[in-house]
Amino acid sequence: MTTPGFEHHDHASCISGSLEAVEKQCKDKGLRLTPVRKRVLEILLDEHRAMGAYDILDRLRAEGLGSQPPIAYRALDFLVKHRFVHKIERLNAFIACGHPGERHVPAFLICRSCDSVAEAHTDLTQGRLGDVARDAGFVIERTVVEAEGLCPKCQEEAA
Amino acid sequence: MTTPGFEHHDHASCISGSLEAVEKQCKDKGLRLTPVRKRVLEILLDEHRAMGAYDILDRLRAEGLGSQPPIAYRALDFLVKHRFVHKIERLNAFIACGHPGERHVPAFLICRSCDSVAEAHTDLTQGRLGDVARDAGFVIERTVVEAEGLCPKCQEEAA
DNA sequence: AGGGGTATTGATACAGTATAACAGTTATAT
DNA sequence: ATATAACTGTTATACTGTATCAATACCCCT
Ligand SMILES: [Zn+2]
Ligand SMILES: [Zn+2]
Ligand SMILES: [Zn+2]
Ligand SMILES: [Zn+2]
Repeated sequence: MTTPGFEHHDHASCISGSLEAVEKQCKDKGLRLTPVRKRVLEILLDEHRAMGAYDILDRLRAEGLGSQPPIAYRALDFLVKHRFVHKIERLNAFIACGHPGERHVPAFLICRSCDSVAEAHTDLTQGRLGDVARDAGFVIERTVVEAEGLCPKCQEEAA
Repeated sequence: MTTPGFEHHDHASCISGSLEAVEKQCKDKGLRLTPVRKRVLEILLDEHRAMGAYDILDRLRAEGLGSQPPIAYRALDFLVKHRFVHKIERLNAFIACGHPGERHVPAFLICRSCDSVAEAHTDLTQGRLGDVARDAGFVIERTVVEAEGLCPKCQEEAA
C-alpha cells in the first residue's frame, strides 16, 4: 500500500493529472466520456471528498446538465464501473479515484468526525481474506474495504 | 481466520447456542435484551441470511411486535452496536453474528448470485490496512470488509 | 449521404432505506 | 416513592436508488 492522503497537496495538478489519466484511459478503451460523465468526475475531483449522488445532482442542476436522479446515477454507474470513481458503501457516497488507470484494490480510511476519506492503494495479492475465500471455494470478484475512525486532525481536536 | 459457512450445519443448535451466548453477554454487561430486540435477533438467527430492515419489520408486524420502521431500526441499532448482529453495507442488510461475544473483526463473503453471506472470523491483528492507517496517523475504530463474488454452489450452476 | 442498430440522455414516476421528533411507557436507582 | 434514564409507539419526512419509456446522439456499413 502507498500512504493515503490526509495531508495537504497540490490540488490543481492533482485534478488535472487525474482527469488526463481518465481521458487517456477512455480513449484507449473506446469509452465515451460524455459531458455529463466528465462533469461529474470533475466535480468529484474538485471537491476531493465523498459526495452523495444528490449532492452531485444539485451541482449538475445548477449548471443545467440534468436535474433528475437517473442523470447522476447513470454517470456515477459509468465512472464506478470503470474504476474512475469509487463508491464508499459506508457513506452511500462517491469519491474520485486517486489512482485512475492503475489496477488496484482500493481501501478507504473514513473519519467519523469530519467525513474526510483517504484512499489507500493496495496491491492485488489479497491477504487473509483471499486465503479464507480460497479455502471456502469462494471466488472474489470485488472487495469493499473501509475503515472508520479518526483522522490525525480530528484526533488533535478531540484531545 | 476460521473457515466460513457455505456448508450445511446443525441449525437448531447453531441458533440456540448463539442466543444463549448473547443472553449471557447481556446479563454480564447489564444490557437489556428486550422482547423486540430478542425477537429481531431470533428472526435473523432463524433465517440465517442477510435481511433488510423492512423484511424484519414485516415479520415483527405479523407477530404484533411493532409495525413502524423505527421499531426495527432501533432494535437493529442495539444489536449492531453490541456486535450481536452485523450490517452488510453492500446489501443494506443485517445478519446475525456467527461468533457473538468473541472479539473479532468480521469479514463477509457475499454471493452475487444467491445472496448468501458467510461470515469469516478474523483476529484482531489487522494486516496491511492497519499498517497503512498507522503510517497515516489514522486511528481505526471499526472496519467494513466485504468480498463480493460467487459461492461454490453458484459456481457449479454457472458452469 | 442514408439507414439501422446501439448507447446515451431526458423525464416521470415510484421503490427502498433510514431518521427526526415527540409522547407515552417501563425499568432502574436513589 | 420519586426521580432518572431507557425503551417503545406513532407520525411524518428525508435520503437513496431504480423502472420505464420516449427522444436524441453516435457509430458503422452500404
Ligand atoms: Zn482508486
Ligand atoms: Zn477528521
Ligand atoms: Zn461476527
Ligand atoms: Zn451463491
